[in-house]
Amino acid sequence: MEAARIQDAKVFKAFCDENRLTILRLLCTGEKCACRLQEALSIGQPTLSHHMKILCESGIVTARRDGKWTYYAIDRAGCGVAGALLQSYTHVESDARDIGCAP
Amino acid sequence: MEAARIQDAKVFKAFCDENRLTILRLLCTGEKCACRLQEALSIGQPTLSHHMKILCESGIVTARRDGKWTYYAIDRAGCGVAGALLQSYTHVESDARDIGCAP
DNA sequence: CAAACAGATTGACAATCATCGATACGTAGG
DNA sequence: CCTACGTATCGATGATTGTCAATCTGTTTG
Repeated sequence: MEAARIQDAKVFKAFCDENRLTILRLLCTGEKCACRLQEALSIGQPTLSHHMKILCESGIVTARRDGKWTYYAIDRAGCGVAGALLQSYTHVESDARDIGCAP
Repeated sequence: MEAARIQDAKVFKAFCDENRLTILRLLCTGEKCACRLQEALSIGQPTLSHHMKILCESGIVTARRDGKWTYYAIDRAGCGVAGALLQSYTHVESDARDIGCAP
């Protein structure tokens, strides 16, 4: 149960960095290779690689190798999982108020 | 534009901690006072207060004071904003492939 | 094969964050 | 008022994370 929460948090962490959000915005028009992403981001190459690893491991993005280049794209299935996860943590089962701590 | 990304990341950060996810799970059955949340979390009182502040500032949770006690509840509107935000960062406009970096 | 290139990995460092003890603030009850 | 209690804030500390320089891996091309 606790381990599951940690895994869930890991998915949300993909969205917790400004540069990763910008990367997702760039990918929403279709897949891009790493070099194109980097030239739009004013960050170093290792840093981009680090961010792409986090995005891939969280399931939000997929990587496709083609020769020397690596193309990244938003993963619809993974994003569906993320959306369902957020939904599951924000839904409200009832409007019943807690009886509270009052005597 | 950059500032907006930072603000968006702040919303997602609310979901990036194991304890905050547990708090949301506790709140999905209705509002709870801080003392009830704390006794379910094995964390100190200042730490709980810190987490509740983050949840409230991200709009996911609202606080209601009643005498000595503070009751927290999931905010439907704020959660709707978060859901829409995640949707906006994960939707794909087209399946067009990038022409890539190949010559 | 050798050189060039794209990207991943490693190690180090700075910034951010979760946590706690101590303390301050506000309310309820004597 | 004064005390007790619930909660918020402050300051410090340890853990996590973003970043970069250096290096390594794999691929294309001469």
